[in-house]
Amino acid sequence: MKISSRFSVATHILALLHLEKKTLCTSEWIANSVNTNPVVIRRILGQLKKAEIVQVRSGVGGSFLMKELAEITLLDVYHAVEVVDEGELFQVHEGTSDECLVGANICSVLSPIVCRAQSTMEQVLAEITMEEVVTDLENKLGGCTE
Amino acid sequence: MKISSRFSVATHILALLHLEKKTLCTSEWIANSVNTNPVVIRRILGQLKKAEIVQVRSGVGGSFLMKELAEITLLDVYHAVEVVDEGELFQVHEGTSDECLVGANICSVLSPIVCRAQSTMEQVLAEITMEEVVTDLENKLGGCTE
DNA sequence: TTAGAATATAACTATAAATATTACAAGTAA
DNA sequence: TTACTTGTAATATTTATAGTTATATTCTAA
Repeated sequence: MKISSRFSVATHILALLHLEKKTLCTSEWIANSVNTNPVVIRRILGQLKKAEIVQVRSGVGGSFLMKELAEITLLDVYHAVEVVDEGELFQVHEGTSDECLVGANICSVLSPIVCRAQSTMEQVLAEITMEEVVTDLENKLGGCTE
Repeated sequence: MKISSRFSVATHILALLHLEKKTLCTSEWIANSVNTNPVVIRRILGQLKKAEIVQVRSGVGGSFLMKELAEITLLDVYHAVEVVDEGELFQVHEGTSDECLVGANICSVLSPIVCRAQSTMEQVLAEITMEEVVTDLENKLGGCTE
């Protein structure tokens, strides 16, 4: 089980939009950097637009950040692309026997535990902004924007 | 995207094995409480056996805990049933363009971040033992083992 | 030692999600 | 109008999960 790469692709896109302001960032151009199909990029851009993180210009093309990097947390991105539903990182089996102490109550005992595990993980993402991601990228050597 | 219910089913099984020591816990009997197929239970029991958490008696049938509840953390169970691979909760897209600062480095920037998020989540599971789960179950009203 | 019951495991099916792709309508500016 | 783009539906492929059937093996008690 893995969380969809939509999340990492979305951060990739946002970093590009910031670093390539001089370029017309069309879905095809972004797709080339990400190495996927332009439609995949357009779908993710659609979700980022819905979350009011980017603006997409139809007709002419190109996408643009609507917020400062420091105002976009990785949790915002994660929520925007809907890779994991609220309180649903863990699937807890249902339909258990209610004639049994364990079957009747296991769900209500486990649910708060796994929700806490999920929230704790998401809190890590909430504490990192796109600004840090881009700074990390810039600290790497080489690349096309040297 | 959800983490497989193998994890919650495994905790269900372990709680049953502890609370139903007087019963011969066959895969069919357990499957009835969980509300699934006996083969599904046997597959999970096989993983718990491999992790040396339970002992399964072939021929006669029945399974038994090999450790005290307090010695079994939820992280042990989670690892036993292999619901998420080490450092692979998040899928980070690969094959990106290495002619671009972002494409060339996004993976190495994001990987440590998502690994940290995963580890933090798993740490929550590491701090809860099956003893707490069973205590919570016993604190619920009703059931077949009153 | 054999019959009965259980486990171990392979094989198959069904379902769902992710990803890639094609196709086409609609928007926009030169 | 033309050329290019976005938005989105439809389809195909892959992968994981979960359920099921079937069969070989294991063990005990009669």
